[in-house]
Amino acid sequence: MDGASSLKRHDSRMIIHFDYDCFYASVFEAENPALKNQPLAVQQKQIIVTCNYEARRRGLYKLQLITEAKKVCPDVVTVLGEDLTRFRNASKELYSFLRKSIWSGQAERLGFDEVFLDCTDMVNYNIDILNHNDLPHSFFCLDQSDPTVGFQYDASEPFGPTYPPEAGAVSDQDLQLYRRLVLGSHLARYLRHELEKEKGYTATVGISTNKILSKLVGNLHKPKSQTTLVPPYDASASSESHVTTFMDSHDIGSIPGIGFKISQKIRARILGRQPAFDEGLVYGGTKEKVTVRDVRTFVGMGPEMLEEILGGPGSQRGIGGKIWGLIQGVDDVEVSQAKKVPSQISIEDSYTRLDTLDEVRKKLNLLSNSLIRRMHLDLTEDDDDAENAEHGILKRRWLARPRTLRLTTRPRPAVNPDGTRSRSFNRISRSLPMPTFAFSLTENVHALADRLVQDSLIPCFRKLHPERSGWNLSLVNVAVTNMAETAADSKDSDGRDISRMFRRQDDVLKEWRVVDEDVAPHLTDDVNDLLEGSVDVDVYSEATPPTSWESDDEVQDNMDVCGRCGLSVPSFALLAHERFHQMPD
DNA sequence: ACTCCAAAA
DNA sequence: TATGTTTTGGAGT
Repeated sequence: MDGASSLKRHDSRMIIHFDYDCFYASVFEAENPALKNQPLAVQQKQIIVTCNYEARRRGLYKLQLITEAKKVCPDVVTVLGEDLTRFRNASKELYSFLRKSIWSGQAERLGFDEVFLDCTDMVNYNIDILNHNDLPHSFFCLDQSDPTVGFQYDASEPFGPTYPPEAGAVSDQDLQLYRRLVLGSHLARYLRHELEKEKGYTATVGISTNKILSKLVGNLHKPKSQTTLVPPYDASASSESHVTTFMDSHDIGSIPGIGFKISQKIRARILGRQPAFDEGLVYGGTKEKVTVRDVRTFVGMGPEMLEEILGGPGSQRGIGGKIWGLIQGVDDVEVSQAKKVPSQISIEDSYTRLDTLDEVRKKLNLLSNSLIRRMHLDLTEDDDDAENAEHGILKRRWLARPRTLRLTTRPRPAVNPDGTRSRSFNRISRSLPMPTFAFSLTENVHALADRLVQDSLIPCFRKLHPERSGWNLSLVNVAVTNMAETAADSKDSDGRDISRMFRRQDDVLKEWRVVDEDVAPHLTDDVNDLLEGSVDVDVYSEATPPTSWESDDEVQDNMDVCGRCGLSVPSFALLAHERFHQMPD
């Protein structure tokens, strides 16, 4: 199979990409509207991570050094943005607003300020109810169970700018896709306006049929605007594909999924030499610029050649074919379903000098405190179960518990023989099973953090840096990963809440408990707790290997995994668990 | 499971 | 990777 024939377009989806305008700056402006009229820059350490459009008008830009920014624009208002809490909170709020505005649940966050929405179902539904005799007075229905909920729109043309700007006649071949994109563009307009009206944030939006195209096309008109990539998406005898012309115009390194390493390898092949330093387009101009078109039309280019350029140990399998698709706007990756818990939480800070164990301990303490707070924020929810909400006290319950704790550092590289300091960004890490005491919801956070540092992180640090001195760290990161969802939150494929049903079948299980006391008496109380939704003992977590620094845990063994639902259950309860599966609703 | 790397914001 | 912080996903072991 050759390259061209292995590429097939799938343009039946409707993907809308949201990018909130200068997000960090907008969060501060939302808190303090007086800032809107002034050039505003958000600072982390020595750089500006974002600035508002007033600041951009005066020559400031992202990732600019503070010193330079002050020179260019002395009256810039600078705010510190190293604590990400407010950004994370705003991001979550906007995200859930968008997610609940669509039907599919396919809403994927990328960083704090971008969201992909799969609106295929909404658009298809509204295509079907179109009155083709009066397209300019159409009604976009937003609720299948209530035909009065929605907005009026003109379905005869797209809303807002398109790529290319001047649309030619639409061929019969392209008519279906065109109409769906028209509807997508009006839905995008509606969602943007709702976001601004309800939440006060503006966004820039792209509308197309997959993630890469909607994301890239959105960049054409910013801020507070949107762009729709209109057909033809396929080349034909009469016209070239708009997708190809659009993708061709990009620098190879500006394609999402093609980062620094991959773009440098590709540039080297196209130029026939090592490309000069980094991006080439900021300073260099035309000399180092390698466009998608340069790559696509290079003699012999195809998935095989890309595989040869990019393949090898450490690289993704099938990388050639993947990149070959990307540069032509082919991307069949689904917009992922909303996730209830993150797969990792990490906290880090960078330092100019960190070379004593005492200082390290202090920093680890700060990091651990925020880490535990983050775990509570993101991994627990209110336990509104009637059986637990005694005396009006709202308890929290773990949605998921991380099984792994990881410590990462970035050692400052030693000075070279010639005295130069070679900059390194290499990190090293060690991980270890998460100690279970960290899941206590009753103990005070400071105490937990102290214990985490003392019992886990310091021993781990010694493994990472066995030398008692000589090191100097430029960064420390503490992370929890490997989330195990707790039973309380797990839903089976039918959406039934397993733990709730467990509780309902309490009486069925009672007889088993009596029998079981002979087998595993020390487990009984924990199982009772489990059945009542208690939060403090983790009967469901997988067995962790015993380690020297972690002693006090006896509830880990004798577990089995149910072949039906994958849940871990105590071995003695497996039969009862299987019986539960057979019970009628 | 553990460690590192690449990429993204 | 000019610069910062956090998250995801993949590969090799």
